[in-house]
Amino acid sequence: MEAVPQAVPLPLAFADGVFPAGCPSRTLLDHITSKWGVLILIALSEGEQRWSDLRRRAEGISEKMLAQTLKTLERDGLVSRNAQPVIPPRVDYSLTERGYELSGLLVPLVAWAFENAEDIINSSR
Amino acid sequence: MEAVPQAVPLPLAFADGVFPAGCPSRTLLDHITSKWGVLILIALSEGEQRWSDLRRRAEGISEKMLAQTLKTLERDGLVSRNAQPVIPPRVDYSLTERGYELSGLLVPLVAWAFENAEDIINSSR
DNA sequence: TCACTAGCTTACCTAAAGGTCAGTACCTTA
DNA sequence: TAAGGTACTGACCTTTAGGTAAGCTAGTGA
Repeated sequence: MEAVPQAVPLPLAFADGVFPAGCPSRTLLDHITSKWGVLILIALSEGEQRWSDLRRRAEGISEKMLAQTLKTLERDGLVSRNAQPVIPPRVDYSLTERGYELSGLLVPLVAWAFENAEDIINSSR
Repeated sequence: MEAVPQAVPLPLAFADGVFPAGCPSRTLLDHITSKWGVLILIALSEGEQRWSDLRRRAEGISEKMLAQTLKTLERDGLVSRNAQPVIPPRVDYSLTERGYELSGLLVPLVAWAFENAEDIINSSR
């Protein structure tokens, strides 16, 4: 495991101090990178899905956390909710334009994690 | 806030179920997307830095969390630690090759968050 | 002799994230 | 008549992430 001397250029905005402590980006980043936030965004990057689909796809999520996470992402304007007044209820969730912008950056990251995870986690203990 | 009908193609690997619950990628993702993990990786993407530099750049981090986060990232082979046997001690941290690979994906994400955060967080309450 | 440095570790505690389970509304199917 | 599906909410409890503060090491400068 050798150190490598190159550096990825950083946006000047956070060249010093990464970014300040009370900064809104910290909050947004917390929403996006929360345990279930990532998974929901990734799942939705494939297109509109129902509540029950999301429950299955984000394996292990509780209904409480699904509701909470979706609400946060909706408030942030990343996810849009479409409820149809039918019985039994049917609610579809999808990414907004902004959500797709984000998922375009998130998918490669998660894909990388997926590809490297076994190697990394198993060899690190 | 309109829904948009396009979809980002997902790696087939997690086309179904995003990825399984006990999967190593969940663990790795937790390390990477932890509150301080992201910031440390971003800070190091600019190049080697000392302990005390990192403390300053990741504004608000406690010594305990800095140590813990660095250890995790080191165990995962993303960060390398170079301690010089001098007094007072001097320890440099840098990204490994794998760490740079990752930070190349992480930086655009964080930059996006930085650019959109104010807009999103302020208008969502 | 004392304080001061940098890079930690440890013990203790709090706050927040998250889990479990029960309940609800309304209709359909067995 | 009873059970089941769907999309939730709320109460309550546990687990974990993270904060605070003190201590340690081994030298150097005052």
